[in-house]
Amino acid sequence: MSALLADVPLSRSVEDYLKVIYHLSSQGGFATTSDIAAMLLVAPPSVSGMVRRLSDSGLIEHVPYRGVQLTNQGRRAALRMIRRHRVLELYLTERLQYDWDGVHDEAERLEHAVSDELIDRMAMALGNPQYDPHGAPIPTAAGEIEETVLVPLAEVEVGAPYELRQVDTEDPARLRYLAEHGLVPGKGVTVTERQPFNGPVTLTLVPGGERVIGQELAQLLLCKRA
Amino acid sequence: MSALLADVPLSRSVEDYLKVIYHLSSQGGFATTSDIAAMLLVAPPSVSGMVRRLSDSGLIEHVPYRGVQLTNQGRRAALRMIRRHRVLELYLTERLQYDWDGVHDEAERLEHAVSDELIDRMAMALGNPQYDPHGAPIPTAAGEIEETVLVPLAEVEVGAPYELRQVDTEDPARLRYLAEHGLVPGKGVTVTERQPFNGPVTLTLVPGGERVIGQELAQLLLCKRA
DNA sequence: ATTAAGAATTAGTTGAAGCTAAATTGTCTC
DNA sequence: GAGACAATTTAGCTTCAACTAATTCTTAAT
Repeated sequence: MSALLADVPLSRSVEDYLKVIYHLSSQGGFATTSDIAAMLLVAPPSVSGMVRRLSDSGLIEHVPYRGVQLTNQGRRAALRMIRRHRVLELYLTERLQYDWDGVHDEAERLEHAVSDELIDRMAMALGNPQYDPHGAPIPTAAGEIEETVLVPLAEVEVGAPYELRQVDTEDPARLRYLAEHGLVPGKGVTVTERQPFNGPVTLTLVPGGERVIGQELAQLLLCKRA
Repeated sequence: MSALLADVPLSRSVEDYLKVIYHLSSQGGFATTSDIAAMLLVAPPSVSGMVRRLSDSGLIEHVPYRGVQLTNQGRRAALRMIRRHRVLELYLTERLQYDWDGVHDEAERLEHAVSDELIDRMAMALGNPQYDPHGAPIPTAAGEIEETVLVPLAEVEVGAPYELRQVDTEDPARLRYLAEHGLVPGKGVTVTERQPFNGPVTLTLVPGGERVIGQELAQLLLCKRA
C-alpha cells in the first residue's frame, strides 16, 4: 500500500536483504528463510522479522513457510544495488589499482553510501562498461540487466571451443588462484578431458597451455560456446 | 578503561559527534551540549545520551554542565574522519568532475564507509595533496594536521597584500557565489576599504579587479599575509 | 494416519540512538 | 541571598534490527 510513488531511502540492512533475495531467487524459485539467514550470517528469526517489514513495504511477496520473491519494486531496488556494487568494483580495479580479489569488501560497504550520481559519474568515466571485473553484467541506470545463459566449465561439451565469460565467486583466495592460472574472463578454453565422479577437468587455454582444475572451481567458471 | 588497545569500529553517529566536537572545541574551549545539538540537528537530550557513551568509551572528557573535550584517542578518531572527508572532496572534484560546492554531501556519506586503504590510495593517486578544494589542510595518515593562523578577510590590515588561503564554509550557494567572483584559494587580495558597523569590504584581486563583498562572506575568507 | 524431524514463526529481550516532558543545575540580576 | 531563566540532565518512550527460547507448521516415513 505504501511507497507506491515515494522512493523512500532504504536502510543498509534492507538493501542487503534485497540483494541476497535477488541472488537466491534468480533461478525463478523462492528464497527461503534459512538460505537468506545463511547468506547474511544472521539467525533465522531475524530473517522472519525482516521479511515482515519488507513484505509490509511492498518489496517482496511472502508465502509463509515457503519463502519470498521480489516484487517489481523490490527487483528494481535490488538491481540498483547490484549496479552500484559492480560499477564500484570496476572503478576500484581500473582507477585505484585494486586487485580483482580484493574489491568485494570495499564495494560491499560503499554501495550503501554512494549516490546514484556518483555511480553514474564513475560509469561514465569508465565508458559505461557492460561487465564488472569478474565478468558479471552491470545493470543499466534504467534497471536493465543482460541475461545470457552461461554454462559452468564443469558441464561444458568436451572438445568444443568456449569463451570464459564470468567467474562466479567473490572469494579472494579462489580468485587469486584462478588469476594466477590465467583463468580470467575473455580467455578461450576447451575441455579436453573430464574425469567421472566429480573428478578433475583438463582444459586448454587460448592463449596459454594445459591446466587441470577440480570440480569445485570448474563450477564457478561460466562459459559461452565460441 | 576499555579500548586502550582495541581500535573498535565506531558507529556512524559516533563519528559524526566526534567531528563536530573537534570543530567546536578547536579554539581550545569546551564544546557545549546545545552547540553540538545545533550542529547535528538533534535534540539536546540526545546529545547528553551520546556524551555518556562517548565518555564511557574514553573518546571524550565530560565536565557536567560545562561541556566536553576530545581525549587523545578521540582527537585521533576525529582527525581520521576529517582526513577522509577532505581526501574524498578533493578526489571527487579532481577525478570525477564534481564542483567544489557540491562535494560536501557526497563526502559526508562516503566518509563513514570507506576503508583507510581506499583513502590512502586516493591520496596517493592525487600525489598526497596538502589541501582540500576549499583550502583546508588534509591531516596525514599518521594524524598530523597543519595549523596555520589565518585571518578572516574581514579583519585584515587595509592596504596590505594577502593571499586567500581557505574558504571556511560548505554551503553550496555561498561557495558558488564566491567562485563566480574569483574568490578561491590561492588568489592574491588586498583590502582597499572597509566600512564600519559590519559594512561592506572593498578589495582588489590579483589577478582580477575590484570587488565589494559583505561582512558575512568576508568572515569566511581566511587569508595569510603575503 | 500418526509421528518425528526440520524449517519457520512468534514472543520477548537487547542495544543504539533518536524523541518529549520533567527535573535539576548554573549563572546572572536585583 | 533569592529568584528567574537558560542550559543541561534524567526519565521514560519509540524504532530498527539483531538475539534466544518456545511454539507451530510442513513434510516425509513408518
